[in-house]
Amino acid sequence: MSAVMEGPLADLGSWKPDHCSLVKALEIVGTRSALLILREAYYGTTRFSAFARRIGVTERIAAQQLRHLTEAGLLAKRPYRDEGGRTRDEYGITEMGRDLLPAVLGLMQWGDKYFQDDTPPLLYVEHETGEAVTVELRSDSGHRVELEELGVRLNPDWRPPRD
Amino acid sequence: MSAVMEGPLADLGSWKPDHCSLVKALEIVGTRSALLILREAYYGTTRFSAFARRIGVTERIAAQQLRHLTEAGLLAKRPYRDEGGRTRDEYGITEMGRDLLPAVLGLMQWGDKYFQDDTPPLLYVEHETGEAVTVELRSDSGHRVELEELGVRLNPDWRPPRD
DNA sequence: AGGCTGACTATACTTTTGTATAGTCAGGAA
DNA sequence: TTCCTGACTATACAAAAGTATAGTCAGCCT
Repeated sequence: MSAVMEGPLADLGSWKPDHCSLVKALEIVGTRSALLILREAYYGTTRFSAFARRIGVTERIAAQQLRHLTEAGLLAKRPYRDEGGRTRDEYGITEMGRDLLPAVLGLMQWGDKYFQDDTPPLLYVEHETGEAVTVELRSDSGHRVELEELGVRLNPDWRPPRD
Repeated sequence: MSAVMEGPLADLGSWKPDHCSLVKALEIVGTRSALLILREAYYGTTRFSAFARRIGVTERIAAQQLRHLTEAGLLAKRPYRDEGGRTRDEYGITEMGRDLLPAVLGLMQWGDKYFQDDTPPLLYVEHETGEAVTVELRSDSGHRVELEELGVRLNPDWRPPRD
């Protein structure tokens, strides 16, 4: 069982997944530390040393990834200052970073199910109602979609990039 | 802006994300090649050489990751035989592998938006209707949930593992 | 002026992930 | 019995991601 490969995509031998968005995404967030930094940003962590301490990574890696994610646009630096201290920079999540939440939470929920016996340490809920939150595939009209119902087709509007 | 950290979780300085499901998930699928193999499995690729060729990775890496993902339970080997050939093994996706689809498609859609100018080479639709499919956070009653509405709380049923 | 604090950088090393190229191996077909 | 094919393995190496430890540096407070 797999997705429904439509039209010429059905013959897997006849094409190769070039210009794949997954590949491009992984170039930015394809490492452990990048995704853990995002998790922390979702939790509300903003400061350099908190990132390093909470994800358990050396300051070198934290600095590297924070720079990398900031340059890529997932995080944004902004000045802060707490009383009796100098002005410094902290890191806040941007819309681009926020848009990765489904992917990150999808990984978490998968881990919850298969490595925590469905009893993970943390629960993700709708804050207002307390209802459990899940990451799902939905069609535009709101219908849930399973792998076997998912169609993959060529985008007629796609044009090869000039680079 | 971030998720709503409930109760004692609000003070990020007072706890560390131990036993995190994301960390456990990344131990299995935290590499480029693992996620690309999953993509291919969703597309319907089943054979060793097709995996290697289509994701553009050496046979060594393909063999390594196929073994790894099979041992972890995301893929399952099964015999096949096409006419005039001997019996060999191919790899099919399991329920465990299928359950990662939201995470993988979430990464793809993020790539579509930010690196393809919203005009990616492939479209993901509900096959029956042709409607676009998106990966979303939903509460049990079907309400869409944004980052700011997401509550994170301690699971009262959680017990530390004995290992 | 000197110390403190948080955000980094420098140097050196290890591990993991990946490439490149060649070879093995099972077993049905000719 | 020898060939062919698809699924691997062997060896050697390169590059990326991460560890460990120590040091720098800006600027506010005393």
